[in-house]
Amino acid sequence: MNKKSITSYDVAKAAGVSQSAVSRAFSPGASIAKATRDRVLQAASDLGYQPNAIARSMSSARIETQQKSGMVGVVVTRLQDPFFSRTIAGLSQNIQARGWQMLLFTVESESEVDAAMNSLMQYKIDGAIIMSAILSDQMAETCQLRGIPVMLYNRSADGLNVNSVQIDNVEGGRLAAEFLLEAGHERIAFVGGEEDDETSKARESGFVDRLSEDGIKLLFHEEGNYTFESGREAALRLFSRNQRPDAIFCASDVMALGVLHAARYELGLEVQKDFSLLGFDDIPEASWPGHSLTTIRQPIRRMIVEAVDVLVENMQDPEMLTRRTSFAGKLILRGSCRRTVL
Amino acid sequence: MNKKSITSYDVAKAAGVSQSAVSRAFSPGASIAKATRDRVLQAASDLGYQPNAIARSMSSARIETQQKSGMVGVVVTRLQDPFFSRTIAGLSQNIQARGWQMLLFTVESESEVDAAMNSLMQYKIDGAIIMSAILSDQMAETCQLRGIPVMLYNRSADGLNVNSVQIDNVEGGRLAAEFLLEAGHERIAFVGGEEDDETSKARESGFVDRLSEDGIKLLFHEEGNYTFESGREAALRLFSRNQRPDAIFCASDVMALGVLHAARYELGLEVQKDFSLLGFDDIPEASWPGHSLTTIRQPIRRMIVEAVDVLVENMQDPEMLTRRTSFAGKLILRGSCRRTVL
DNA sequence: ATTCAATTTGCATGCGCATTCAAAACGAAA
DNA sequence: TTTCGTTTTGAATGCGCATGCAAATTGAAT
Repeated sequence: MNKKSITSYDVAKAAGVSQSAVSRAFSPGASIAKATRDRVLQAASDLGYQPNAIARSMSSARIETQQKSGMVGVVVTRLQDPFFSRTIAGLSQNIQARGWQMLLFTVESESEVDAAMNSLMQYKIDGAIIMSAILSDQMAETCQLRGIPVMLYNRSADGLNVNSVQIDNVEGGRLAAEFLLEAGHERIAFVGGEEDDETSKARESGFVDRLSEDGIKLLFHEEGNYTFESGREAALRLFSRNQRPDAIFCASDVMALGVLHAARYELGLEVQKDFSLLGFDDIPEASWPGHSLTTIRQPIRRMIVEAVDVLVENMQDPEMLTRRTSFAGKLILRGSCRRTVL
Repeated sequence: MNKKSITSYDVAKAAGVSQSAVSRAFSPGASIAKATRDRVLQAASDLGYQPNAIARSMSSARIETQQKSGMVGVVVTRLQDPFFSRTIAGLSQNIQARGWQMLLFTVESESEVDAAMNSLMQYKIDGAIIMSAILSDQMAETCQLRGIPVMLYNRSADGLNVNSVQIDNVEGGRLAAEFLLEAGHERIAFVGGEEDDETSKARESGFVDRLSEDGIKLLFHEEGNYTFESGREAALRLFSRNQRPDAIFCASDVMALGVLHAARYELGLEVQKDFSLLGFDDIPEASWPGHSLTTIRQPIRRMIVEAVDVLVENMQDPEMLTRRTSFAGKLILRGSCRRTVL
């Protein structure tokens, strides 16, 4: 079985040049005569030669080369979540467009992030993007020592020296509260993520703060896990109590849709009339006609571009200062909320 | 700036052994005394050493080693689609569990698959999974020559020598037709993918064949592109004609939900009563209370496991015979269809 | 204590490429 | 034609690791 791969030596022989020449032909900006390069490229194409990226990053390991492994590690949780799958799709496209490949690692929980980074680092990734999670101080230090730029997406780490791109969750929460207050709501519930979820906590804190400024206290707090089912169950619990909320703010659209479906189709409630519903993210499903979910939109496209831009810049300039970008959420008005005081 | 990475030589020195010993300590099954291994591992952990996967696959390039690059290339389109993001999430977990990493490449259209494979092959991937697309004969040949096992997911290639895992789309279409016929439908429409989409064509052919066996001719054929929006638009077109369908079969759940939302919330129709709606895939959204979409379920978990199992087997045994697995779809009865003849 | 097989170890080498350095080829000016 | 600066070229080297091979060590059996 002939599975020997074609090396630069094979091409060199075919083109009647040295191996160095072949290497140069494939290195933009290298010192090589046009005629030689053409001859090499022709031979390469005849033989079906492709430079071996592994060997390439191997030899460039010693010097400060532009491209090293050519891979960016991405650590992600909850890939099934529309918000994340959209983000991954966007990141992937942007990373590829910039000439890198994406080495993807999915983890079940935040505690696995460090292990994931260790795995990825064995591949000498040039940089890493971590979604909705943080790394340990120790891991951050390791990355810095190894010169691997890190980008936190949907999270930030105050103490640590790592880049981050995220939405201002506290302000987003405030925005939500503001809107519900203006519409005159008073019996307000919040459906968040698990107890230790930073994102959820931030959204809730902004939300609750703003409410309390108007003297309103949160009526109920329900805990979910960012799935539709958990939103659905939260709704069932919420509406089974004596006192019913007249507005519900959910830490994510998926959970809000869970609430919506439960309320409308299982409890026979009328969204907007019986209670206002507010989500967070603005996933595509939120705008489906039957959902028409009012929500706080994350400027996901811009966030993705920013994340990749900054990471690429940092990969090219290791000395770059840590960059933390915070985007503002925007209220997207749809049918799930009443707009004026009754 | 000290960004020199720790090599096996550093560990060797620290542990007072040779570099070979360090290498052996990290190679399961290598000939090394337990005492030595422990000493090496201790030193390694002290120094924060991790073997360099790149160099590793570099040196093992020459021999028939078990693990080569340790990476599996995955080419995917339409990552935003719930069906695909779920699949990617599952694949990722399974691949990692088997000790491989996933190098992800997203493409916009099927024509980019060959280029994607070329990119991935530069990284000397040990195997590849291609979702919902096929590769050219030439590329298949190249892979075979290079000894890179390929797994087609959601597609198969009769002429080519590549593994595949997919659902029996023709049979799925028949199943759909069967069900609608039993319920006594006669004015039946089909909403598919783009004209040259193989998956859609297969589902439609099975569907139309079964209909014609009962002397029913397809009333309308609408073309979509597997997005919610395209389903929605198809519905608007379908119901704007004089003759209205009494049943609609969509080539994917996402499109079916587009039809559902348009019909119910924009046209004021009552699903099930005014027409039956049938999807394909059984994505989570199909079972949401407000959707209750009857659909043909793909056994996605089993398909994923099978795909990874076969690929891994093939990576370990390059001589393995080409394996093509076809799963049967299952009708999942929900509220969007009437069940008996009126 | 001696022998011999089994186990463990280190040395040396190569994986495929990029790059350094010195030699060669070229080109323009004299 | 000669000279000198410029460009192009090839030989040699190392990136970090795994492994073949031979030397060294161990341990069991005599």
